[in-house]
Amino acid sequence: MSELKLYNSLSKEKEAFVPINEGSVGMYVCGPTVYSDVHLGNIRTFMSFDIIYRYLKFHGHKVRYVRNITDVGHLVGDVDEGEDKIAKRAKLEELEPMEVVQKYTNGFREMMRIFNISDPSIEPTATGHMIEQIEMIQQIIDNGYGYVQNGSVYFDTQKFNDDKGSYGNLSGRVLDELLTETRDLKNQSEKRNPGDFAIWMKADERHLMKWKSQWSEGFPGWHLECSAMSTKYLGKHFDIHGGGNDLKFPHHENEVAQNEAACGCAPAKYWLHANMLLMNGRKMSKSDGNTISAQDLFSGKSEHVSKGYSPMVVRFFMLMAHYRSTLDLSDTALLAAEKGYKKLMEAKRFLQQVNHEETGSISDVDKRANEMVDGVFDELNDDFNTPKALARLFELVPIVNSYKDNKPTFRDVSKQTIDKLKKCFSDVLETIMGLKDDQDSEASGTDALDGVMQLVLDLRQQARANKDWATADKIRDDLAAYEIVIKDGKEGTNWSYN
RNA sequence: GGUCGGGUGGCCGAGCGGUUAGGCAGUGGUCUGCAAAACCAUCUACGGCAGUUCGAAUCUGCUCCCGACCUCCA
Repeated sequence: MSELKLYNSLSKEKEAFVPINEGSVGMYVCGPTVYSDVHLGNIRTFMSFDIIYRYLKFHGHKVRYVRNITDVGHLVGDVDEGEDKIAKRAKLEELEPMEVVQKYTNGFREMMRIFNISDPSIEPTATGHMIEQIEMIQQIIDNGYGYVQNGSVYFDTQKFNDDKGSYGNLSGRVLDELLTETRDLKNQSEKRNPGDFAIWMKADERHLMKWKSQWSEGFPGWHLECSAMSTKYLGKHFDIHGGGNDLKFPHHENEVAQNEAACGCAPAKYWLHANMLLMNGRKMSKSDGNTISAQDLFSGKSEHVSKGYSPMVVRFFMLMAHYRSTLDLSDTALLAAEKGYKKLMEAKRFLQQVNHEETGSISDVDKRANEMVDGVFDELNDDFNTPKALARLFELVPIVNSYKDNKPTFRDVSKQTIDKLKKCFSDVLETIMGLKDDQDSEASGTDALDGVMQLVLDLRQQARANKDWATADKIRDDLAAYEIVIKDGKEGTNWSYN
């Protein structure tokens, strides 16, 4: 099997994945700011890193996965300069800031659960790490890369770049260009250079969330929490840092600078960036309202969709595109994903219950199936190429279905091949891609229903034997009203939920 | 304006120098009481213009569109 390669945003190349410490992997992913409901764009990013997390574990790595909750410190845009995003929301809803944080954190966790996105090993919050952040700021000052102005602390990008020459390496920015581009921001006059950024902000009286520090009563800068928390839980130098593409600059660039300035080394070996989810050809974003909520997607109550889609269909839809590509959400694309998802799940379901007797001989079909299964993992090893892996799986479906249809050629396959297919479908679909079978949950606890359905199907079979098509069709049509689909096959009739 | 990334068949989406991507939709067939499903076959492509090459969707140049970032953002 091929070795795992991943695309490193830092080198802009695919590199072989070699953990810093063999056997254990440290991974940090920038989590959500909990000031409103998560939307599908967030979900796609966390899903992408969930696949990566799952795949690393599948490879036998012990992974410590840290994904933070940002519950303070990000300033809002033009309108409410200097006001904390969470504090703003709190005033709006007349809630205590931490009440807002709790509400949307709960909502976020619930959504992660619905989409079957794994819990991280540690989910630290920014407010819970105020001491670490203040310590890191002091370290940056001590090392000569931070300066205090009127109770606020700024990062000296110019000095940092002169000494290390690395500011902008990750995002491809050039400091000199940034200087001329930077617009007028709050307290711009306090900075030595326009490219400098705040690592501690002095708060005014009406500011709701503030903490005491040696510089002033205030709050930490926008990029500091990730630097402090990744260092605390994963060390100064760890394997993977991930996040959305839109965080590359300034967030990740500044994070790198802060870590180097404080600890003297680059935080992450590999930087991974997930691309944006689009709708109407534009980035889905809660800031500008170009968004559809997950709830509306499930219920179908939105102008953007013709019907509701299950969370697993949405998950599958997202995995049909590579994590580094943009993905355009549309009703027709979701419809296609739904059909594809069902097709794959049906094949998986069949494999799980098939009882194959050993035939002994290894046929051409065996060889082909084996190559194709290996191919699935080759694709995943190639920077987690889920769309290609799924394509390989789809190519295996006709083999599975031919077996199901009792075609002699495919019945000749060996037991090893069937077992390998069985394992491949379950490993890839469930363990790695985290796709649950919608039918498992829908049909659970329905022993009685199974019995009733068997009876109904028996009666319908009798009708059919008597060529009483009217009765047979009535049963089929009436069951359709309950989303139950009847399929007449060679081996008898079976049923499933639509 | 600066930096970067895209434009692939009806739709979504891989590929990134020579090979069928794949899914959905369409078409023809097999099967079926009829359907559905399944199976087999099949039609639509690489924004435009030049160039490099035996050969380009894939490399180069120009050009036209679109997007992201530069400000909180996944």
